[in-house]
Amino acid sequence: MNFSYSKKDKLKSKKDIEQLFTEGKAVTAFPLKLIYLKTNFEDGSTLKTGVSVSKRLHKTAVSRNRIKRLLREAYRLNKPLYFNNSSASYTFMILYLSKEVTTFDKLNTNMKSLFEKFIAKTSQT
RNA sequence: CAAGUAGAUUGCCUUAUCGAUUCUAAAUUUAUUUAGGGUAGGAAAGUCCGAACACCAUAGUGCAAUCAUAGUGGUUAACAGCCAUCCGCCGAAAGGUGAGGAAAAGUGCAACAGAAAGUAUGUACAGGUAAUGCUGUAGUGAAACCAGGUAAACUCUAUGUGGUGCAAUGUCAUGUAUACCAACGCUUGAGGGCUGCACGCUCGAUUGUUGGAGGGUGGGCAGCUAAAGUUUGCUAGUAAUAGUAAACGUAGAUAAAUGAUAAGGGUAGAUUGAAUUUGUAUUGGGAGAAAUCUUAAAAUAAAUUCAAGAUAUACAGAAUUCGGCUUAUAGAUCUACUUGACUA
Repeated sequence: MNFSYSKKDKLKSKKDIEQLFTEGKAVTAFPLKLIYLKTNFEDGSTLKTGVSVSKRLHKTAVSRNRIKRLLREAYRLNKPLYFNNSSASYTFMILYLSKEVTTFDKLNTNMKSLFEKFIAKTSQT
């Protein structure tokens, strides 16, 4: 696995998203929240990930876009460090909960702590 | 040079690394790789007007209702836009601004003052009558009765107006239900449609209305970006705009691409330092009877130049497409004009 984040790795199907929100479990590491669900994909990809920022917290489209881009970037760069060896396949949805507009450095460290928490939790059960 | 008025342009750049999306070409392993190219705005925003386009409805007549527009002329595919101009108001001017049709068709409203702002008639004086605010004058007020104001009140006049919006719509795949239960109705017309009403027309048992219970879809492709197109020149016109020639070929995502990081630079810049010029008052020297003039020193204020420089670098993200309007916007640049001052 490499640093790429192409169309195949994105969570796009409405069905999958609805299923994720109704059946999925959550891990929070403020200001990020990860909702995950174990799924098998027909096209052979292991992870499908979406990113979301609430319209209530960030009113202008510019700031929402900015945060989503940072989230995608942080996910893209950290993904191979944590999930390269895992064989299980998941759908992810990463939510941004804070009202502040962050920088990339902060978000990067947040993302790392989020994934550590997630791995700790899944390896326990 | 100062103060102002109107309008136009621009809306940070470069390099490196890692990515996203789309187009073209090649290769094969047919969904991947390689190479090359494109990839957000002046408002993409608000969704306020006007259209294109699509579907639905539509034999028709009359009346009503709703909404919009409102000096005059022009312009445009169209408009509530734009241009020109008349009139009113504001400004010293350049300019700005106007919801600028109708008040003798009717209804309503009118601060203060006043008895009363119209189913009213008080006070004083005068006149008059069988009798009475019956008549006149005074007083209040912008206005006191066959009068006026107000239509950013109803209203009237003229003109126009079918509805829904790309989540339209078509198509492929999956699925399929005119299923099931209850009540009412069935050619002697239940019930529906034609914008609200009336007339009139029309569909109508091959399955109506109401309620219950239950199932499915929400995925792909097309629509989708070449267009009332952009830039420049010339011609016509006061102008909006029109005609013509040349060049250009300009995002297409769908839980939402157009980015992230690092380094360097640009622009603005509170402030600090240095230099120069000018002004101010002080002190010392010189000239002079004095007023004053001149020169030097350090101080202070302003302007210009150079250097350093914290910090700032806006508003804002396409979603079918155009024409407008409205609102947001750090900083920079340019043009025309008005008034005032100074110099030649």
